[in-house]
Amino acid sequence: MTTRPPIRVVLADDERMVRTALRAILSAEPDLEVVGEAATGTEAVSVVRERRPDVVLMDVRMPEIDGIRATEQILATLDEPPRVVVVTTFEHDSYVYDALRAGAAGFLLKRADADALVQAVRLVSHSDTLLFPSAVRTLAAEHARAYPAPPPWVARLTGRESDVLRLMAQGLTNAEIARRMEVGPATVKSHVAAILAKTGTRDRTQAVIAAYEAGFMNAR
Amino acid sequence: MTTRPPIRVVLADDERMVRTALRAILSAEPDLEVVGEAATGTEAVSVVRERRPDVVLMDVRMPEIDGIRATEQILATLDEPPRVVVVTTFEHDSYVYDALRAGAAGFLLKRADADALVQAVRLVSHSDTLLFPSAVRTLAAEHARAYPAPPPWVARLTGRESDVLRLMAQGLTNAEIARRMEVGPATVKSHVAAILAKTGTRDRTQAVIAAYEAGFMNAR
DNA sequence: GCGGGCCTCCCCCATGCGGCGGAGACGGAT
DNA sequence: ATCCGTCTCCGCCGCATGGGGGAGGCCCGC
Repeated sequence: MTTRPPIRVVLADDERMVRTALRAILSAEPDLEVVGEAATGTEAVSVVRERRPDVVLMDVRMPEIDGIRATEQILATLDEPPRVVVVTTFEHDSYVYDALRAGAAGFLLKRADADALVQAVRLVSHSDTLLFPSAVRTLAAEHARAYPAPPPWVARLTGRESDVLRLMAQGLTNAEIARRMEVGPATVKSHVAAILAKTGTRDRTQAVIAAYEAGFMNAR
Repeated sequence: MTTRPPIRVVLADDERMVRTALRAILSAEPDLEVVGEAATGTEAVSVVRERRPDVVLMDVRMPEIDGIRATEQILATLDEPPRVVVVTTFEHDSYVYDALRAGAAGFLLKRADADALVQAVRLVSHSDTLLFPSAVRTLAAEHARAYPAPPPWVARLTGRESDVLRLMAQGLTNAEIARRMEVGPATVKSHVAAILAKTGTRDRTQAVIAAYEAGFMNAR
């Protein structure tokens, strides 16, 4: 580990005490340097533009424009934007997702301890690696809900049946499916009957629901 | 930063070269200690059981059982399990999600540089903070897809219509919905007609699809 | 007070749909 | 050679569904 120029950090939080605390924690590290502070979203944007930090610790709730929009603006307007780590109090906030969408490199809870904070800054500063608080577990849980392990019946569907189910789940009638697949309507009915049997459903609506719940429409 | 006992790390990768490289990188850090290596999934489980590391760097592709299953077993069988960081080559692998589901504390790309690796280990070792590679962007993108901005028609549904749509999307027939809502079947038909009109769909199947695509079934 | 949105319920009608039972053709496995 | 799974198609039947009307009661806002 050779010595390097320190990692330049900007703090954006509307509470002075928080900024002071963060500055105290980060300044204790020789390889970190706090080069600016901002108390509002607009101020954050201008400070970052001036000081060109490597990392921004961005609070979500701030006057004027919030941390999410500030992040968007910073990433959109600067050609070599800093890594933005969004900091907030509540892990179940929808802010997590908004922050991700805005292009934040990381997400941190305020209750993270000092070590986690400084190492988070170091981590984002020089890699494309993102870091996340336990809120990611929520994200992962939701993902697991959206992409569950495929139920056994998925594997039992024949090729044609899968095709039919896919078209059913696009809202097509049997006649439309028949035209699309260039087979007779009776054939489609046979496949539909097989699908209902294998999925354990009684009508096409339930079959489509099963397809969605199984993540069948996400696969491929 | 006071001195602490070193972070104990176990490496699990079927390629000796990778293990050697990882060991070289980690051993250069005074606060990290590689206490074991494993070349297969089963070996990883037993080595972890013996050495009780703080952190496991776990490759996905390994003989016998893969890193995901090994992670599951480790987390399920040990009472104070280590943090498991799953390491792989491809960020678009479905392994990301499998790893999350298995309870991995982190996910790292093999192309991460040495510093990222080291700091990742430090980060997971002492906080509930998860760390992630850019693959999380995919996760976030999928989340955005799974939870899109609600289409305009959602707001136009009346309370009763929302109830009916929700039950429709659970696969109930009109008669069942009527019983469930304690109204007459004709009433349900009216609501269904209104729903079809507002959603711009022609039958209940399409309406249910619209509900799913709109994230209607995820809300609340 | 009066209109409009909402919820409730009614009739008639056409049809898409699912259940039932069948059948022929093909291909791979045994 | 035989059997099984798959894909293709047929007829018939009953019913849930959706379209097109309409109607009365309720409450809220103008």
